[in-house]
Amino acid sequence: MHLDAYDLKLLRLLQVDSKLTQRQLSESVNLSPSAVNRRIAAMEGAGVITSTVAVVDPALVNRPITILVEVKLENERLDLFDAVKKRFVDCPQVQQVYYVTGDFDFMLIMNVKDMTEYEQLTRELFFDSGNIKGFKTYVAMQRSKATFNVPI
Amino acid sequence: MHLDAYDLKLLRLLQVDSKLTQRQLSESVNLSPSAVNRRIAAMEGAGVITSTVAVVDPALVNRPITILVEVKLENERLDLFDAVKKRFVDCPQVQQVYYVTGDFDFMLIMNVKDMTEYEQLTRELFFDSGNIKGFKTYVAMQRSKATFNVPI
DNA sequence: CCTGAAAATCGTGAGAT
DNA sequence: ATCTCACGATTTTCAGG
Repeated sequence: MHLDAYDLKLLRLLQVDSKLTQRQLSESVNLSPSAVNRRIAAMEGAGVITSTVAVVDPALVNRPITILVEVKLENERLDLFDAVKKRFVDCPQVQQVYYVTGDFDFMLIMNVKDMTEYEQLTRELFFDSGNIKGFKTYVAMQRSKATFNVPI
Repeated sequence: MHLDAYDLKLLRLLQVDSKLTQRQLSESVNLSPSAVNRRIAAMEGAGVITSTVAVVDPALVNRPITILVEVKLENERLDLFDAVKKRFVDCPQVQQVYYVTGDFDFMLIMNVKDMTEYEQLTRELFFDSGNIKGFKTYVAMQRSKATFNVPI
């Protein structure tokens, strides 16, 4: 899908605040509300906008702890790799899963209510899972920025 | 703010899809639309819902590369620390900033269009910045999960 | 592609329980 | 606290340029 300057401007606005009305957006970008409506629908249809979500403050729902985990695999055979990845992705406490190359294989970003919960999860995700050579835990002291905003 | 089971259910739904209408939400949780409206407004007011955003697919807007960076500081004196942190947070290509303790001090998650852009940013953020002892770059081969969903 | 208006849907507040 | 109802605003569709 081709995105022109109007589309990019809409994306820039919407990825910061998707509750702006189409009327407000139309004034910001100098289009009619119906043009804005059609463009947004097209971007949703094309998958440019993958979803629209409410962001919840984890501290205010009793899940104050963010943890970063570097995971090293034992064996990178594809079926084993996929099994581990699925286990990570399917875990509700795991917010983000990155596969990288280098000193470790996966980087996980997790959210838990306390360290006890984290310890239980390490058992499920790492110890009982097989194929994990090791993992390194970093507790986030601060989460100074947390967005998926694309610089466009 | 106290959150009851209705609120938590609303959050669970909204952090996956905030475009659900209040009518749809009211049917899912068995409340009237106006009760849903009031609860959502209260959660927004209390900061439980910090924002509502559109999530953009970075690959479809020509920014396909996600990079993880571990940053080690030279000096952790508070004013120097804050200066570095501000530099990270203010950079549009930096999506997430975590301060941790351990082998390194900051973990950054960045989004760029190519490695050239990343190299330029390393210069701005790390070399020219002073107070950076070193950094380690990991290019994400896969981003298998990318949410901020809180498990509630 | 756009605009502008009509139609349908939605969000919101008032009043009652 | 909740619900129902009604009003105003918004979204969405459609005709015409």
